[in-house]
Amino acid sequence: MWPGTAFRILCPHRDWRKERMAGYNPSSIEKKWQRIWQENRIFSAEMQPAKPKYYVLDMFPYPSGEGLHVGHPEGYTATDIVTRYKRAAGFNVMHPMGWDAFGLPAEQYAIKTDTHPAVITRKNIERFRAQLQAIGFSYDWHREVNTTDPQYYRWTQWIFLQLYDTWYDPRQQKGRPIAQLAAEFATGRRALPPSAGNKSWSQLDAHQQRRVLEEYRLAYEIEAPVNWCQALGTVLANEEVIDGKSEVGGFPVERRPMRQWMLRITAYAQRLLDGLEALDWSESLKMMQRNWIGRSGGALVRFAIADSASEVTVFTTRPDTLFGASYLVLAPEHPLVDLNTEMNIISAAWPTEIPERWRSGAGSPREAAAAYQKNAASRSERQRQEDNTKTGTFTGAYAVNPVNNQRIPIFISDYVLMGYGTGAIMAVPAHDQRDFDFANAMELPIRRVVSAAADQADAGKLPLESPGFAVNSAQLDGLSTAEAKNRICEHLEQESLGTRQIHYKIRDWLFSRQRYWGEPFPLIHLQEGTTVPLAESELPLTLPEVKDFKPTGTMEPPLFKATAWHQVHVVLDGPPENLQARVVSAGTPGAVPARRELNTMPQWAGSCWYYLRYMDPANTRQFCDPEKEKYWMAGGVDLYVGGVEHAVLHLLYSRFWHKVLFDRGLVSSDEPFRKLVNQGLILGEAEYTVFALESGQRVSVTDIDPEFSTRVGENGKAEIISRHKSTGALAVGQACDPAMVEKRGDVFVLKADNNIQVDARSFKMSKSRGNVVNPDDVIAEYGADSLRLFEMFMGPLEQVKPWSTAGVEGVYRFLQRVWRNLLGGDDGVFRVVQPHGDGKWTCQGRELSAAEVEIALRDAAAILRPMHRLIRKVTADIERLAFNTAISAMMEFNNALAKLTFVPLDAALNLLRVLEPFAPHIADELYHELSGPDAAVSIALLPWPGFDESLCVDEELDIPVQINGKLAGRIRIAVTSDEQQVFNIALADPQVVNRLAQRAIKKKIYIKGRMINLVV
RNA sequence: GCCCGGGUGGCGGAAUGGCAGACGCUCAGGACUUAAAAUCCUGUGACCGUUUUCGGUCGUGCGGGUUCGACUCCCGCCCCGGGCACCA
Repeated sequence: MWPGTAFRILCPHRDWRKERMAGYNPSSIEKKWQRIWQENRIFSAEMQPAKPKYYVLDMFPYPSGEGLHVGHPEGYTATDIVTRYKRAAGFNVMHPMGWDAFGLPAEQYAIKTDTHPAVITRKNIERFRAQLQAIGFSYDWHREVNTTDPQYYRWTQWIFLQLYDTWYDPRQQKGRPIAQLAAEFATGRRALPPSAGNKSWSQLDAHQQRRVLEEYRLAYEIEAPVNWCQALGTVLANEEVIDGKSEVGGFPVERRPMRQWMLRITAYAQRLLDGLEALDWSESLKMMQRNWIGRSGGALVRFAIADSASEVTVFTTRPDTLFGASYLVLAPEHPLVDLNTEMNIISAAWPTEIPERWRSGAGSPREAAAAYQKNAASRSERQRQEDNTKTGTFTGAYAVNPVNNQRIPIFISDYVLMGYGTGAIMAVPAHDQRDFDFANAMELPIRRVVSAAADQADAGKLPLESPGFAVNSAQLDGLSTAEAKNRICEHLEQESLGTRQIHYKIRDWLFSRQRYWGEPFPLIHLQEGTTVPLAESELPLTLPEVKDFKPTGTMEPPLFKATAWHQVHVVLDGPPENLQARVVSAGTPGAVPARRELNTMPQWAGSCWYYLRYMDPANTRQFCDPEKEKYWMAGGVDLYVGGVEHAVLHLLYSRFWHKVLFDRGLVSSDEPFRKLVNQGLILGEAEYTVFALESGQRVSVTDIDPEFSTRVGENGKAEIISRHKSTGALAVGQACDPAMVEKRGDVFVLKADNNIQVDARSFKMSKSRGNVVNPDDVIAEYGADSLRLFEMFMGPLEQVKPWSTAGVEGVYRFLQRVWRNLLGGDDGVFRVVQPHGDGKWTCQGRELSAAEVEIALRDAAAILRPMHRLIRKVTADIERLAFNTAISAMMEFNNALAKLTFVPLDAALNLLRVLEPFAPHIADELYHELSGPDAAVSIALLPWPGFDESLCVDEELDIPVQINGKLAGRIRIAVTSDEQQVFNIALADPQVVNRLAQRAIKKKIYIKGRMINLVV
């Protein structure tokens, strides 16, 4: 095929790459510098109150068994560049790293291989750390944290106890100690909840008081339907369930009731929403959080049930359409239609004169409801959502529309969800697509109450969901939607028929898991049925060393099997609202038997606060020294970089915890992460895929179904498969050599047959596709500096971009050229020269001849301005995280150096100085080669170079002259020229004169130093 | 359906109202070499004319607008990526 390939195969022992790179050999220098940095603690940062701080944070990884992939170093390199730059620029920079090591994958692997998850975790962490260190990141490893270390999770448990001890006061809009709530109840300043009956605080016994307080704690226990995953043997948070399947593993998930710990994140919904405003985050990320919190403004409206004492409350965002509400719909799980309770409203018999369709073929409403509910329960959430056709059944009952006293039928339908609002809606078919569809299916009347035009009663096609003007709505007629909403809400509130209501979509956070590998809850269950927190002195509550950590197969968590661990005796002390348990031996006076909580915390717990522990990782008395917190967290983390997959989970949870800690006076800032950037996904190398039928006949990609799937082919490699559009025949895609492909118009086709269009795209890296790039391999072949450089050179940090091995070669060649420019290449000619003030220049100690000095002076003058421009460009680009253009600038500068005969020492050192954050090993090596014995231990210790703005512009410049906006010529002007002089030069230019062709100039435009435009 | 982001050479990308395509890859030609690799130099958006110097036209998804001047700003549309989605 290619001669080179053949030759390489014939001579397997000759490493051509090593031979050709003569001087630059990354593998021989990178380990050395990593060791020197480490030994000299170049990158450790201690608090220095007088010095400005800068806190750079990476989302710490989950140390999986797979090791790093090239996606990890992308964000880490970006933060490392900022870290090294900011440190050089005079900031006290903290840049820590740690491990988010609890969680399902390690445990699943542990079960499969019968190895303890702690062993697996330790091994994975060792591997990850070694991989990260091989890339030369400037982490302060003395601050390393590990969420599975008892000395770490002791404080996770401690923070959980703070949440348990906190209630949210809506009046002050902040979290407060639970004792203050008890005090307010005791003094009567705050009314007791309905669950207290009509008793006063002092009339309740201690047990009852505790029950009341539990309704307010931010951590609470509840029997609730949860997402149970049989395959994983655990429940999952809503966020961990995607399309009815577990996010980890893709196993089916079903709803089951279970006793669970919850965190009351809903109390902070408004604070979490408002806090977004001031954050320097991307708009799309803020939007994702806003959507997740899902605030909507509307009203609760009460509908009386006809011929009954009951009523039903609905939530609506369109109270202005109340006159058009022609029926109500309840979710199948709504308590008012629960046939097992007395209070259900379903009639025993069908009313007369109802459409046949409403009966759904059943003998009675109860029969119909029972059948419908059974069917709804058997369908998964996913099935219910996929099927948009409207079904339902009539309850036989009627409600009364409070504004016009109209009797309206009440239906049950699964298009209303019990989990949102009140689980009941007023249906306005004229102005809601779903209600419209249902009304059509059930032959219900549709009454317009909004018109798109103020002067027309029936403008706009139904269903009209957009705002307009009220019609057929009595006193609201003519009002705009916004005004009508206000007016009707006033009316409802006056008449006690309803209230304005802000509703949030966000649910409370399901905080327990039935797994072994997580933080144990610091909680004790007493035999009488109440729960008591452990005293702080009992922490950390460590996981029992068990042999059998597998799921029990039932809904009991694995810790159930650690009998000796969970069967304990405790003594209690403290006031009722602050009762605490200490574990004692069975014979201790006052000891009562009790059981530990068997659930563990979810993986998100440890990552909710790790950024705080970094500031004081070894503190045994506090989760973090307040002085250190105040210093490092002033204004929040200065730069936080991580994947967008954490947009709503980790980032919302940790903001929530942070706000609670802030309310309790434990941290000084209200928001943890001031500036946040998501790095874009790195895809596999671009591929061309050509499809062929089983007969071998090639088919154009336009002729097959665009929904591809993959399978493992006979050769064990992943193949893309699809179906032929017209015949349905199997079409198999195979990678084809780029040389076989050419571009025709907007598409790629085979050179051999232009009728066959091929698929051109990059795929997400995956094992099955076999396109995963391992950073270790890249380092082995090109070195860590090239890996770092290419990760940044590919394109903007936040963008999705495909990997390219040829691109790595490109940056590798750049580093080789830098090496050769500064130390000489194959020719061995050393070109760096140094002036000595007395007109003498030396090159490696040798004094230059007069003729050479002349050349050196000319070279120094030629490179001076580009050097200042380089420093300015790299500085500005790092500040705006535009690393790809900073690297381009360095390449340009290096190309300019290559054209010189002699390289002035300061130009060389300044290049190395700005290169250091990007490619620190080669920078340090070359710096030491050029600097001699007086050199600093590391180039990283040198200050960031400054630049002179006046030396960033050339004395003369070429500017274009346009005529009517079209290029007509270019002229050379002095940078000092004024407008008149510039026009004189332009109008004297023969090319311009020629193009003007004696036309009269109507207008002359000069943009200083940029261009001229002559309008004729 | 709704909400964000994006669309520029063969490819990754640069330019945020002022010379479109910096820088890198790819490819082609040349130098060095017995030869190849590496390295260095030159060229590389499309089309047209001269076919050498050089000159011209078009060109940033499509259509319109604002402006002396638009990849950039405004209006409408198409396509791609991401998020949300029976959320009342």
